[in-house]
Amino acid sequence: MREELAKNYDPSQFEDRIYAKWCEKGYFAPDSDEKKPAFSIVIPPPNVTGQLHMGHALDQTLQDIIVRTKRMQGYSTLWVPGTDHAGIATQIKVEENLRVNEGLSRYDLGREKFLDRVWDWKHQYGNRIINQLKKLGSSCDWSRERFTMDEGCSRAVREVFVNLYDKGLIYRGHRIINWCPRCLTALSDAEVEYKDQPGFFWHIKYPIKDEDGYVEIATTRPETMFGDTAVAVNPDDENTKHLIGKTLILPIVNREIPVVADDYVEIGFGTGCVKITPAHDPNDFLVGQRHNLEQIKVMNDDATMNAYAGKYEGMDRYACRKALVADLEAAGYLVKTEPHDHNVGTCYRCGTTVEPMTSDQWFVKMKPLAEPAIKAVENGSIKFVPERFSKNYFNWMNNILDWCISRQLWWGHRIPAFYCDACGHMEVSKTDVTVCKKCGGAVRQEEDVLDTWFSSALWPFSTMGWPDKTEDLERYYPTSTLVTGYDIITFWVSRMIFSGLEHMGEKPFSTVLIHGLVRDAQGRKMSKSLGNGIDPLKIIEQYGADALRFALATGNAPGNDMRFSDEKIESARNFANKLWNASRFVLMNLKESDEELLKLPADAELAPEDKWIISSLNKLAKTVNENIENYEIGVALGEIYSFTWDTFCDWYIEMAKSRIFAEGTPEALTAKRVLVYVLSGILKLLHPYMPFITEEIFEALPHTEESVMIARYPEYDETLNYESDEEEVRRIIGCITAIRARRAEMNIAPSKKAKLFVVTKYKSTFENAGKMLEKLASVSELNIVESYDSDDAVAIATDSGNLYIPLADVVDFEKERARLTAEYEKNEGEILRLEKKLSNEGFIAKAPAAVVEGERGKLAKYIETRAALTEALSKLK
RNA sequence: GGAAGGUUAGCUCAGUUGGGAGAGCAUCUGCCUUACAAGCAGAGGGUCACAGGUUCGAGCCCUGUACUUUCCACCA
Repeated sequence: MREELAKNYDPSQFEDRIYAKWCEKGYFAPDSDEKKPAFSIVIPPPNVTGQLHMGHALDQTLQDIIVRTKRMQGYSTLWVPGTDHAGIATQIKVEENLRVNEGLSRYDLGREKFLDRVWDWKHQYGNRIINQLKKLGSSCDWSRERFTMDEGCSRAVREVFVNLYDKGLIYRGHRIINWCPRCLTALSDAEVEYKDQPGFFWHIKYPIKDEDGYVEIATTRPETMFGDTAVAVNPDDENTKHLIGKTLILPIVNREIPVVADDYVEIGFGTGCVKITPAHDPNDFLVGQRHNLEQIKVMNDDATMNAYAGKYEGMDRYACRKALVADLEAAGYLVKTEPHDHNVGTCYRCGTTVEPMTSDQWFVKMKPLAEPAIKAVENGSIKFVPERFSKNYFNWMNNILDWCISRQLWWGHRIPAFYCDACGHMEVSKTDVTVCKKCGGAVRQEEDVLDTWFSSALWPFSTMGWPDKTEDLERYYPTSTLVTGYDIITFWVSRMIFSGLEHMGEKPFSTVLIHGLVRDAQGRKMSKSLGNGIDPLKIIEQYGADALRFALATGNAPGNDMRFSDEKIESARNFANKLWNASRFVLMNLKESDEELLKLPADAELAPEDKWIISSLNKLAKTVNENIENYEIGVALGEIYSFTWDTFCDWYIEMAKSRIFAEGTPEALTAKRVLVYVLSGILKLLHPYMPFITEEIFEALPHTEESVMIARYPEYDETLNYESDEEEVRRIIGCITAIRARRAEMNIAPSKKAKLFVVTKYKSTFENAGKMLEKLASVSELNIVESYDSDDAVAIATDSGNLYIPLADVVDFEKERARLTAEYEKNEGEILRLEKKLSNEGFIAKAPAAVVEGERGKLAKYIETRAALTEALSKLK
């Protein structure tokens, strides 16, 4: 007895069991067969202590679809999983936890003990996200799971750091950087998000030394005044030219500063005079360098004012601003205040307004690294999908500044630089240094750690064992495809590209598949603060992972944002349910042995509808493969969906019923074999998208492969192409649909059967289709006749002939005439249109032959319909 | 300021080299037709934002306009 499927589709009953089976069987590991071509992907590592969100779910789903397809297509497939230590994000969480639970700061614990806590935290939560990825069905090779701070990745980081340092591409310098006063660390340019904020222009008088006059300057940040070391004017500005070389007195501070000429100042904007604060503004910093100005830092690391602010020392920068403006006003230095919206940089992790500050930091010299990375995309060696994102990439890479890589955090890769305080020598080393090479004195290691993205940039090769020459690197590097969101092209994709080229001498991947953001039903970004995030795990619990994957993969073009809604997930679940029930139907009719059912019947035994469905499935395989190749995942899935639901369930199963129910006949066996064949084909094609349900059904069906996961992905096969049978079945479908529509229009209950008389030149088509018409069009008796006197019947004109349904009692002949006439006129319109088109010489001459042929075919059909309509009308009394 | 995207049915979106527009949901009508009411069968509903252009032919290519989203840069 065949095992039956549960009556209701309930994914929670089998998803975990199936995932465990896959793991146990080792299907996720790449095939060791050397002859197979390699296909590899590295996961965008999620934050190690993070939680799965919809963005991950989308990213994972797309990767898994690609990986599973490639695996079934016969590639030796490697998908490397892992997690990112996520420097700031993780440290903030642990610090917060420490503060709330124990009232302690990280400084209370000290570096070593604090790091122990972070590692504890990592061990406690590190598996959570991994388990969540598994819930989605991700077919990663878990035996290769990596972590950006594991031993191997850390070794890669040091290797890279030292290499770059030795080449002069990493340097330590005193530069202006973005400082987050809350996270207490430097940030790279990419980590700053600019946001519009309402603010003010304060116009302030700077008195001129030894003169009565003053210079008016406008600023949005008066509190930086304490760090002013010049005022700049444009040398070509007639209005301010006379000021050059004069000395000004900083109000309140009473410090003297020069007026310098610099064309950074825009003529005509504001007052034409700009206060220069080299230590707190990136542009001013450059002006300062040009004029050898002093850099005066006026704030502490937490953005409170320092001693340079005089009596404002200790105040927060905003409190100081307020007090200072009041004092300036009181002292008569404030000319006016005008509202002004401006863009302020904020920390991408905590949202605090960043403070530009000068600081000693480590940088990567970007220009030499960016050059080959730009070329790799320009010359097509690396391809973005969709292509338009390469512009995004170029924009960033062409204007790139040096990358600030040091962070004043504790959680991360500590920079391998060692200082000797005794002699001032510094050494950068792959291995720990304890004694100074020069003087033999004790050394101390750099306190700073590296930007998280420094290690992420090495991910495609660090996870494969670099700097060792490993078999994995040999076989799977460069990786094939990288799948990620457009929001981290700058953070991650660009840095992997230049890192791969620099350290491996080869690009890290060939294709970058970019996807959009998952938004809520109103189109808003999902965020914690809005509380509109949808938890993928709850969705899985309620609807199943397959439904979630379907909802994320369907109806969406690459690179576009998508909305996630209840309707979408419900419709996905309904599709799963449909497939489930169709499979149940097939299974409950299979009494024969697997061996018997697995044979595909010979051509001679196949009915036209069998050939039609086999042929259609064959064509489906073609379009699915083509679309996957082009990363048109939504299109591919849409094709499978409509084939499964519309073609297979709504047509083929219904067509096959009359034969299936004739238990024991050869026709019944043929129909069942075709059902098994086509359903298996659907399961294979659909498996990458909905792995669980397809596996569950596949196991219940007669099957040869151990799992659908390792079955061969269906491909187009020319020998399964049955054009003439397809044409025949299409005609019958057209007639059934036309009959149904006419009956529905006239409100005839499906239970009321009626005779059907057909006048047609396609006699054999109809002879083959008697049973189908009976079952699907409520036909009680099919008569193929030479002619029919329609005075008591509904006439239906089709391009396959005239159909007559004798229903004298319900027919309103006036209405019938009107309807047929309207139909005739519509048909004439089509004929006219096509005739005009086909008599257009330009069209005949220039359009492709196939298109012209197609139009001729259409015209022929309309002409056949015209004949049928004329006939029907003439017979109508 | 620069760049990219979007504008297609009531809503959310597809539409793959240019050959008279599709889906899901919603709406209306009729059905428990022995897999499925999470279903079946019908139906209605679109000047493809607007204006030009190229072409035998434009939702698709070009130019411009409007509205909208996003990214980058940024003038103190």
